[in-house]
Formats: sequence, structure tokens, C-alpha cells
Amino acid sequence: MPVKKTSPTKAASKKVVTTKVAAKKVAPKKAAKKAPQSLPYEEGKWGEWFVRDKGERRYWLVKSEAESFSFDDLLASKNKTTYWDGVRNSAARNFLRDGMKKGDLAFFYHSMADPSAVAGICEVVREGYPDESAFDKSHEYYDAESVRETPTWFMVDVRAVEKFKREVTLTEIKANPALAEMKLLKISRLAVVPVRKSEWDIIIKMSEKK
DNA sequence: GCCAACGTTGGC
DNA sequence: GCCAACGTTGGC
Repeated sequence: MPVKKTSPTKAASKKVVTTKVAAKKVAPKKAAKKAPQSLPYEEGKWGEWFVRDKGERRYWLVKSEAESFSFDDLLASKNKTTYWDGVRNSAARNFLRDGMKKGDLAFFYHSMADPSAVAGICEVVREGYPDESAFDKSHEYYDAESVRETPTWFMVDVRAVEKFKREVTLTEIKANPALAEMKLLKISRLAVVPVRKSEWDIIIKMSEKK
């Protein structure tokens, strides 16, 4: 499910909403069919990660196999922006669809790499919208279950903000007791996981340290 | 609705 | 290649 840029699906949208008006809240969809699980989420499970104060910025970590799509590839993309398609896990989907908001920041993590590590920072520039690759029969990520009226899979657009001077490896993260509760470590197989502000700050510091 | 079997991710 | 930690599926 790591993002693999193999398809000519629509390039990242460069549309920038300039209006100051708060983004429209996702309208409660009438149960036309059966939309995938959505807000509100269960307390104690993932629920807390979807709640935020007004104007609060939240933090995430998104994974990509370095071989398929690295942070350098993101930097080389048009507007340093790409769409994060191909996620086919419901928990990760929920973060993409309902959790990540414009202006949120995310670590760009190289998985299945040597070493696996956080490579840089990106920003959410477009909030969750249907993952086109799921509708495309010829696409590697095609999913017959996902239909346009009630899409199963979603993606966001992210733009590169900064490449770390120094990667922060998974080994280092594991070695830091202050990071022991990171979702990255707790649930390794999720392609998108939330990050606490305190964890974010620590990793930023680690990336600056020689 | 329960739960065992199976599939997937990703670290090691 | 192995294993842990899930999510999904399907029999009942």
C-alpha cells in the first residue's frame, strides 16, 4: 500500500482555496448505500485523533517505499506536490478522509528501506477526496467494491516542505524512550499514522542534531 | 455474532 | 525467510 507512482491518474490538484471561510464540513451523507465507517469514531480506539480544537494543526506520518516514491521524488514533482493514492487499509483511509486537514504537517517516512527512516516534512494541501485509482480497472489498485457514489478509498495531496538535513532512522526512534508510544511503533503496518506534537518536536530536534 | 483461517505490511 | 499484528473472510 505504499504509494507507488505507477499510474497516470490525475496529477495533484493545484487548486488552492483562498477563501477564509471555514472549509465545508463533510455533510453527513445520507445512507444512500453504505458508506464506509465515518465520523464520529469510537472513543478509546482512534477517536481522539479525529478531534481537534479550532484552528489546531495536527501531525501525521505517511509511509512510502523509498524505492517506489522517495522524498526526493516528491521534491522533483510538479509543485513538489503529489496525491497519496493506493492506501487500501480502512484505518489509514479514515485518517486520509476524516483526519488530515489542510495545513497539517506530516513526516515523510521511507519504509522497506535501508535504513527505514523519516526523510523530511510535507504538508497537507488538499483534504481527503476519492482515490481515482480504485475506479480504474486497469490500475494496480483497482477495487471493484469502490464506486463513485460511495467511494471506499480516499487520498490527500501533500507538498514537500523540507528535507531533513539528517534522516531520523527507525532505530533511533525506537531507542528514544520519549517516543515509545508512537503509533509508528505500535502499529507498524499502517501507511498513515498520527503523531503527537511532542513526538513531532523530538524528531525534528533529532533531525537537526549532528 | 463468533472465531478460525488466511492475507498483508513491514521490521528484522 | 520468519514473525507479529492486525484486517478480512467465511463457515457455522
